[in-house]
Amino acid sequence: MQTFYDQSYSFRSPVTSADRVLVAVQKAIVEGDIAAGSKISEAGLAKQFNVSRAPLREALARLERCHLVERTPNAGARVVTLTYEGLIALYQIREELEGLACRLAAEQMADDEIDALSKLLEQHLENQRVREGESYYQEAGDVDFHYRIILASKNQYLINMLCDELYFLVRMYRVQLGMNGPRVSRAFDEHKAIITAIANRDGELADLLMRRHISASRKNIETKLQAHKEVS
Amino acid sequence: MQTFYDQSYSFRSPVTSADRVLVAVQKAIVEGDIAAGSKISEAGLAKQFNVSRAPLREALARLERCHLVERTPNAGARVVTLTYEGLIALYQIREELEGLACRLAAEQMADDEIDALSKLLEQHLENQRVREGESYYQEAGDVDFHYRIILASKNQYLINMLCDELYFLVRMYRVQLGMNGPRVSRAFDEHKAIITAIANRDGELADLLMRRHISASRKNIETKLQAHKEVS
DNA sequence: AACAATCGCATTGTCGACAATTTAAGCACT
DNA sequence: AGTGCTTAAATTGTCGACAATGCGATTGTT
Repeated sequence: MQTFYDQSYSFRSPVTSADRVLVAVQKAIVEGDIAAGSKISEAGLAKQFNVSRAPLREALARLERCHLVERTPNAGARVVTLTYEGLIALYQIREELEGLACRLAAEQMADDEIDALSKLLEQHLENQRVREGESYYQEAGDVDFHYRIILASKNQYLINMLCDELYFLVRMYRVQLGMNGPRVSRAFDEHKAIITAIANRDGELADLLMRRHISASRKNIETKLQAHKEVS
Repeated sequence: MQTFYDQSYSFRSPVTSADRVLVAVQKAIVEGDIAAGSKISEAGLAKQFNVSRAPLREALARLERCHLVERTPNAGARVVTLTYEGLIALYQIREELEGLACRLAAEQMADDEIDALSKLLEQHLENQRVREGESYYQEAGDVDFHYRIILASKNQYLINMLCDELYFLVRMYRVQLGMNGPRVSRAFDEHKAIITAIANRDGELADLLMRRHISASRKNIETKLQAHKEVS
C-alpha cells in the first residue's frame, strides 16, 4: 500500500544503523517486548543488535525525543511507564493539535486527496468486516487516517510533533492496554463524519469532531487503564 | 532571581560536556553568532569547544529536537533559516498549546503562585520604565511570564514541547528580527489581562486572551520579517 | 564548449578503549 | 539488627582512529 509516511522523519527508510536500531527498539517498546519501566542497558542492547554503543546512543536520544524512554545524566535510560496522568496529559495535547490539523486540512487538502482518503476509509471498513475482532488492522487504519490528515495540514512543526514525537506513545497506550468492543465501529463513523466536514471545507466543524473523536478514544483507554490498575 | 527553569529539561544545570556545548551553541544560533542557514562542521565546532565529536553530536541531536538545526544522514547539519511560512506554522501551534496551558493554569495554579506572578509583572513594569528601549529585559520578562504559566499547567508533555522544543526558535525569531515600539507596552497590558482571568479562575477567557496575545505578537514579527525580506 | 564519468578530498558514521560517575556490596560501628 | 562509611564493580560519558558515504574538481569525450 502506498502511504505518505516517508514525509515525516520517523518513517523515512532507515539509512544508517542508528536508524535501524531505532525502529527496532521503538517497536519493541511499543509492543511491550521491552517492559515498560525497565532499565535500558546500553551495552546490552548494543550487543543484541550487533552495533557499537555510538549508534545505540543516537537511537536512545531519539527515543527520548518521542517520550518512550527517560534519560538521566550518568544514570542511564528507563522505558517510560504508562500512567493515568500521562494518558490524560497526552490526549489533552492531541485534542488541541489534531483539532488544529483538521482545521488546516479542511482549508488546504486537495480535492483528490479528500477523495483518496474517503476511499481509504471504505477500504478499511471492508477489511474490518472481513477480519472481525482483529484489532491490528483497525489500529493500522486508524493510524493511517490520522496521519493523512496531519500531513495534509502542511504545518511542518505540527507534522513533526504528532507523527514523530507523540504517536509512538499513543500507540504504546493502545497496544498495551488494547482497544476493542463497540469502540471500533464507532471510530469508523466518527472518521466518516470528519471527512465529510473536511470535504465541505468546514474547518471549524472538522476541528470539533476531531476533538470529540480523540476525547472518546481517551475515555475508552481510561477504562482499560483503570481495569489494568485494579488487577496489578 | 529565583526562576523555575530547572523544572524543564533544557534549563537544568549542565552536568555533562554535551550539555555545556548545547547551551553555548543554542545561544550562538539564537543570537545569530552562527548564521542562519549556515552549515555546521562537526569537527570545527568540536575543536572550537575543546571537546570530541561524541558530545558534540549529542548536542546536535538535541539542537535538531528544538528545531534549530536540520540534519540529513551522511550530509551533516544546517542551521535553520527563518521564513514567513515557518513563522506562521510556529505561531499556529503556540496559539493552541499556550492557550491550553492558560486554561490548565487557571484551573491548577495555586493562589500564592498567582500572587507571585502578579508581583513579577509589576516588577517587570518597573524595569521597563527604568530601562526604556532596551528590549532585552522585556524579552526576558516575557519569556519568564510565559514559562511560569506553562509550568503551572502541570502537563509534562506541554511543558516539554513549549519550553524545550519550541521556545528557542521563538526566541530566535524575536532576537534576530527584533521586537520594539508600541508593541512592548501593549504586551504588558495583555499579560495583565491574562493574569486577571487566571486569578478569576476563568480558564476559557484566559485561553482566548493568550491566543490573541500570541496572534498579536506574530503580526508584529510578521511586519519585521517582511521588512527584512525587502532589504535582502 | 557542454556534458559525463572518474577520481580524490572532506565530512559523517561507527568502532573499541579509556575516564568519570553512579550504584551496590562489604565492613565497621553504634 | 540497623546505619553510615569505604571500596569495588558496573554503567555511562568521552576520546581518537578507522570505515563509509557524499561532494567537488579534474579529465576525457562528444
